[in-house]
Amino acid sequence: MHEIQSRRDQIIETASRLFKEKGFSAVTMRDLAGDLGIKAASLYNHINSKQEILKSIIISLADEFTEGMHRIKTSDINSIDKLKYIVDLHVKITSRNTFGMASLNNDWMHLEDQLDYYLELRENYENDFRAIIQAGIDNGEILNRDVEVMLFSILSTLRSLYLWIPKKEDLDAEQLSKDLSDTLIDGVKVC
Amino acid sequence: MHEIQSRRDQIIETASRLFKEKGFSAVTMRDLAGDLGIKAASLYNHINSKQEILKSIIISLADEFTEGMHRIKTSDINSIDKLKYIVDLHVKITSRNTFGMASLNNDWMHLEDQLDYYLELRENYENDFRAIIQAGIDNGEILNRDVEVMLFSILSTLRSLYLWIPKKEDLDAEQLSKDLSDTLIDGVKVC
DNA sequence: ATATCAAACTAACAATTGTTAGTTTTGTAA
DNA sequence: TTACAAAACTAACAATTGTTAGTTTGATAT
Repeated sequence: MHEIQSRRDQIIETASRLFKEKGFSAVTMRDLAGDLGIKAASLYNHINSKQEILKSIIISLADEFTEGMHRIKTSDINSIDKLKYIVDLHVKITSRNTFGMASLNNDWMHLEDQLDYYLELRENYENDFRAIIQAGIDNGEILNRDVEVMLFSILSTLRSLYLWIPKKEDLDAEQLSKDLSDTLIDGVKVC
Repeated sequence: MHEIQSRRDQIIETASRLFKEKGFSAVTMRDLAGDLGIKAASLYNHINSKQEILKSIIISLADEFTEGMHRIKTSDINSIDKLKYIVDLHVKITSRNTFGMASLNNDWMHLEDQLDYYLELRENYENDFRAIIQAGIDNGEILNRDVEVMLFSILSTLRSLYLWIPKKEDLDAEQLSKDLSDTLIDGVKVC
């Protein structure tokens, strides 16, 4: 059972790869077409603009994260487990689409009409994340230290996953998720 | 006592800021000139090419990191303290030049002649970092877990500092460095 | 065979790109 | 005042950009 991939999806997938390699602005429609073995003008039978490709890549991912965070924050588990599920969410989404995650991280500022929407989702995501950490501090699960530093530290690592996952051949997402949770939650020092 | 800044330095500084906002490829020489209140052609009295600006930004930073790592790895302190000094190195360099760090992280692939040199420095840096962690594991200071995950986790956070430092008004680099070390080394969980 | 339609093509466009050549302005030292 | 040099300017270039219009190809259904 293998999925049929529309030409549009092929274009978006190839674009994601090129955007990761060189960034949105440095990839031309002729580059993209060339990689697909067609002429640049032919792309426009399937997509409306270069912008639209970027939008498709980023917004669908941002929505996935938003949904995932909603599930986690409304679930009835302790704070440390919520952190573990957040790690899991990032590993799963990122390992399925490392190319797209590069655009999400580096080319969001080139969204035009959807920029405000994206920024709103991102802000909400960070607020939810922050609230989970704070709740963990309040109930004694999490160390009473600077919330922003903990948030920043964990989130930076998770947002950089797209750079590291491709380096691991035969990735075991399950294992990576576990190892990562351990390190982020317990640190590195023997105590 | 205030430093005299050459016109060339002003150009590079302004370019760094614009490169951070939109990425190297999306910034035109007319954008850059406009921000400096001059015409694009006038830039060429001070710099030789757009490329050269990027090179100046990235290579000087990469060299700083290389020197810093050399000092740390050859110093006679334990592994955990070496990690703390690495955190310190990143906080110091990044807080002094958050704009430039954006280019280092996101636009290195647009280096042309200096790409190989940059990649070599980066690889050496990661190898030194990895060796420090491994030594810490071997002598019992650091938890015996996946080295790559620990390396990736810490380094991702440090490399993302350029995104977060500007958000903190009246930054206390000393304090941030300490808070960050604590979180990276001890994790977030009460144990 | 014929009609249809998706998806490729060629050719071109107007705008923008980094950069160069040659000229004028501006501030400073003699 | 004159001479000089740094740093701005105008004008233009060749190449490249995203995109459009109109046409041809090739497969499928009638």
